[in-house]
Amino acid sequence: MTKPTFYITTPIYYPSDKLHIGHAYCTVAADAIARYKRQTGYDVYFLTGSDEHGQKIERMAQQNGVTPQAYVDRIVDTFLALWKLLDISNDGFIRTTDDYHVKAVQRIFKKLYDQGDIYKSSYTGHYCTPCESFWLERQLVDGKCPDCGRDTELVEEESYFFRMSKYADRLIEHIRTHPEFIQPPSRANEMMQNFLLPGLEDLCVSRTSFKWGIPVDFDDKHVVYVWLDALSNYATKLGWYGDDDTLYKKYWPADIHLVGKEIVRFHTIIWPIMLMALGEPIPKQVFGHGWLVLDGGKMSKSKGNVVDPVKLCERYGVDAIRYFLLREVPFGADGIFNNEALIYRINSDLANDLGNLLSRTVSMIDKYFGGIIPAPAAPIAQEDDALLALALGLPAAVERQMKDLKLPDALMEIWKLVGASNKYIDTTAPWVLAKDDANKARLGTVLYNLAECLRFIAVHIQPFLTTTPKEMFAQLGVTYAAKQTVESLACFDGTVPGTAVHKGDALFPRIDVEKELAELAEQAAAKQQAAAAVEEEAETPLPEIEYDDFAKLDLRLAKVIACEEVKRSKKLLKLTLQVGDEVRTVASGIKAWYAPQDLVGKTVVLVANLKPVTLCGVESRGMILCASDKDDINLSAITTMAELPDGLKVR
RNA sequence: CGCGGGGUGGAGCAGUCUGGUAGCUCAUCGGGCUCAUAACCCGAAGGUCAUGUGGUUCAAAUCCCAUCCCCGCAACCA
Repeated sequence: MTKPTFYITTPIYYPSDKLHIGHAYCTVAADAIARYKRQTGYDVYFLTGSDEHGQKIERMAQQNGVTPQAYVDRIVDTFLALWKLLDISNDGFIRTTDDYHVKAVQRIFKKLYDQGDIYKSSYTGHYCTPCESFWLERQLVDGKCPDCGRDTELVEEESYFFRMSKYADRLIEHIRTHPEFIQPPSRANEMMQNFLLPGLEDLCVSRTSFKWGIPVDFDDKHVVYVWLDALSNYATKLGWYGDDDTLYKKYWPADIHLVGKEIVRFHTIIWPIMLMALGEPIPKQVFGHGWLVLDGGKMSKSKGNVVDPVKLCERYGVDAIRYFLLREVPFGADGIFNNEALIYRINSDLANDLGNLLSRTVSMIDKYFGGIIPAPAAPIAQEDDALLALALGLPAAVERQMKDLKLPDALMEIWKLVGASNKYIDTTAPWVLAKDDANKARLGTVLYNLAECLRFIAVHIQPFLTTTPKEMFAQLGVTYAAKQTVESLACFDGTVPGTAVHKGDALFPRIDVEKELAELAEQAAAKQQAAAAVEEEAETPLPEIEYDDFAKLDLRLAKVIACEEVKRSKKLLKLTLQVGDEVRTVASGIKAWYAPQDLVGKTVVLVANLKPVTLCGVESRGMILCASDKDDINLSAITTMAELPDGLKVR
């Protein structure tokens, strides 16, 4: 009998920098699912990889004085090292620079072009010659290139477009009739309301502004733009549009694309439409997982709080980190990452509950039976029934949670047996039984049951933790592979009496919370200082200017005569200013620091000859000067020491 | 009125669809035990379930309405 197949993917990550704990989370989750499916009888293919093209890589390589390929090679090596460290069991790793992928994408592009779903058109944009970049009107800063600040020119760029609109109705219908397609369901709502129902625009799928991409082979001015290239990976790795599509025939369509919530849109709209256009089945499910949010806000280098998974693994061990990631973030929602939560989790679940259970059980077998697992007496006492029932029901309980990808809930089910076993020790009190030889048989039964429960637990945690179950089997003397499978859990008799146990080190040493937190705080402070120092260095002084340059600024005193919030904006205040005879309106992003009434009557400094722009529907003519610290924690508008009439020139 | 999610004991969450004794984990306090990693087991305290002492109902955390606040996305810091 052939096994059913199961194909799961993670996103392919962008090698512009090292991966952080969020990437690790997604990949570990996919790994646990893949391992679980293998364990329960599926023929699994688990894919991850790297998305290596694009302008950003091209630039970073240039800055580092290496070729883009050399640049990504180096970073992709760190990806591979991290997945190895985290014991990720992926079956394939795709790089979008891989030869077969490049060829396949070119064939796909050509096919879509030939059948009329990709067409050539042009759009007008603002071109910055030195940067070789196109910008949309709204991306410009003061009408200038947002990157270098120089003038741009209005030009037409020709480009290839993908006719998304043609397939929108089919996709809407699919989403409506397949509620499982986008998970969790709130994401499906979001996609419908925000993108599908308002109407899809055709997607620009080629660029001429940079070279680091897959060339369009029939028009080599163009390279294929990110999504067509990146999304295809899930199928090209299996040989789709390649030389040998055996794997594709076997595994496609994917059972799950596990993705971050920020890219659900691309995976549930662009990718299915591409597949529809090519007449292929679309993935069965796209699951948008949540994020690990730091309680100090978002990760940022200047805060010195970037969470590096490698450091965490070194400090706490790979299984502890895997456990935390899988246990802490609820199904589809965001989870909070902080050191306290991590340490508490490790201590309570892993050290106190699981590790200690193994330790006390093995110790008692050592102490009361010379390290040899005793035979259980028949019949089993009534007080054992609940424990046995819980153990025997565990496979089904875990399956119930796993089928909905509720990894934390699956772990909780397993931990119910951990808890019940600890309680069982208390109820049966082996140390009391040991005092009287008449109770020897009962004592043996109790310890046998505990050893068997631990075997059940070890088997079940194999998809989630990787070294811990091996260590548990070793200590319990479970050497036969056949006793480490879910099939061996059909009866409560897999542990072989007469087997020697091997007391080992604590599975998870308990962490001294106070000491640990103090140490971490110290490290963080040092890191932050270092980051600040680097930042300061990096802040290069601006070049000297002529007085004439300064004289170009028309700075004026202005009196705020009215002020209100701008609707639809989180940041903007709309200021009405009296500047001599003139009244003008300025929008300023200072809502977070000032209430409108705080400003009315104040005299501020206005840059009067700044080119006007429209912000959130408000025409802003000029800007007012404010001073703020680096992270904009403190901000103050600049005002005058003495009362002076508005309209005066500032110089 | 842009779209979506959320506000439940000190912390993090479940319960809301399908109204009917408010539950879980951690932390706190008290007790038990001594096999074990100062771990384990039992018990207790602690919540008018954001607000309107709003509506429906015999009955509302749950359904309806209004308001406030938080977080994503979109727009955006001139």
